[in-house]
Amino acid sequence: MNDSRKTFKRESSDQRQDALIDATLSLIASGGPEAATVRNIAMEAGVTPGLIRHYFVTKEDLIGAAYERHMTTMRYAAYATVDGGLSGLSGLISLVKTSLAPPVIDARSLALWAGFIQSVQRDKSMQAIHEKTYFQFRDALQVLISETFIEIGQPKDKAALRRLAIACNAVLDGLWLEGSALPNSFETGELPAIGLASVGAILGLKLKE
Amino acid sequence: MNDSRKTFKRESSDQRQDALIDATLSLIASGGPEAATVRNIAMEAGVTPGLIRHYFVTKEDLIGAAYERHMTTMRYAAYATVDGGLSGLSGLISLVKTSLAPPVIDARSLALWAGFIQSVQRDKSMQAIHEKTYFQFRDALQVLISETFIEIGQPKDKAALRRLAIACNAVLDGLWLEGSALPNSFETGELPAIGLASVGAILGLKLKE
DNA sequence: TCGCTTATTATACGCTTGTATAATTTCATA
DNA sequence: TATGAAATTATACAAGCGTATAATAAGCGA
Repeated sequence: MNDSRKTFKRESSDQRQDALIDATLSLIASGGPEAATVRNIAMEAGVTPGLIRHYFVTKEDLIGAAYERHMTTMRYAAYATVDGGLSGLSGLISLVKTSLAPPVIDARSLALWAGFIQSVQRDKSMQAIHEKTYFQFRDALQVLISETFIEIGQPKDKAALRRLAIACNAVLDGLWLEGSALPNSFETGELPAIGLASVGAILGLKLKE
Repeated sequence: MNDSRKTFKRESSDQRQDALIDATLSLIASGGPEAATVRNIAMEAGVTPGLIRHYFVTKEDLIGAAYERHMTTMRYAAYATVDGGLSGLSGLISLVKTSLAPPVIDARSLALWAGFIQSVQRDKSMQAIHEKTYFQFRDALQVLISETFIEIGQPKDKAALRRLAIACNAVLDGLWLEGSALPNSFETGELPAIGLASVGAILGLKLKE
């Protein structure tokens, strides 16, 4: 009698959770948190709403899982270039250029990032993730800076390196923000150029492309 | 028969709008955009939900007004010491120091800002507000930078000033972000010191406290 | 091939949402 | 003190929300 019941394929728990998280991230990115309703998420993931509750006790749990994954994977994108084997000055240059161009600079990920930042205030586990990812990136940056000064025979002490890493990280964060929020207000290549010049000035070095 | 109808006092249009905006900001700061429902806002402001529609055509309009006011408040706070009559180098130093200390550095301000940013790319009017307030701040910064170079007899052309303003704005944004999100990770006075050193390095000047 | 587990769908429920509109109360003005 | 404009409250409504639970189908192991 009921011919129209949806056919489906059973998937592994991991695959389905990933698909639901993907759908959630996509919706928040393009429509903000309000767009991430259980029905929209389910439709985007190609399943029915009830399935969400089978994998996540509450919708908030799904949102939290989505933020967590976005934050941990987004940082990787930025220093993927460094993992490629570059170190010191060449690694630093590569990191700056990568951080300030697509796909890291991305209007869609701005809403995700802002949503995460706000959830940090209320959710202790999110705060832990925030600290972890922030320091991971800043420490990696500090290593590159340290290596750079060793390369040119002018090693710096830890306190100085800390200050420089905080400053350079701020430049990258700030430029990323400006570029992602107002992508049409900057010419192609302008942000990487400004980033290289600024980081170079802060470190007292010439950073050329 | 209906004894329980709420008594009220007629207020000026400005006062009521301010109260509604205050309530909106308070709710977004503590509970995110989702917490800013018309009923919550009305309760927080001590009125009934219908009144919101009397002052704002749509809820989005109220959110937009709240966004604009928050950004204006932050800009005034950052420029509080500059507006006293400072210009050029002394204004620049003052701006950096004020921007990177309380009350501009503030977890609540960050939460509010993040709450609004989430809807910037979805909502055109929010995007317009973002653009407007961003350029207000950056342009004022560019004026200070321009004055500084004129003071020392080395005026810069517009393209150079633009790049320097973008870079210095990024430093301030980034440090403000880091300080507001992780207040316990920086010693008192550390961020202003780093800010002065970094802005000074970018401009090729010595900025001392 | 048959059962059994469970992943998945389907349906229902109560609550909240934003908005529209009608009914009241306030207060300045005459 | 009476009048009228409009600020404010009250009520209603349809749509959408998250969640709970029952029914179904898929696919693995025997």
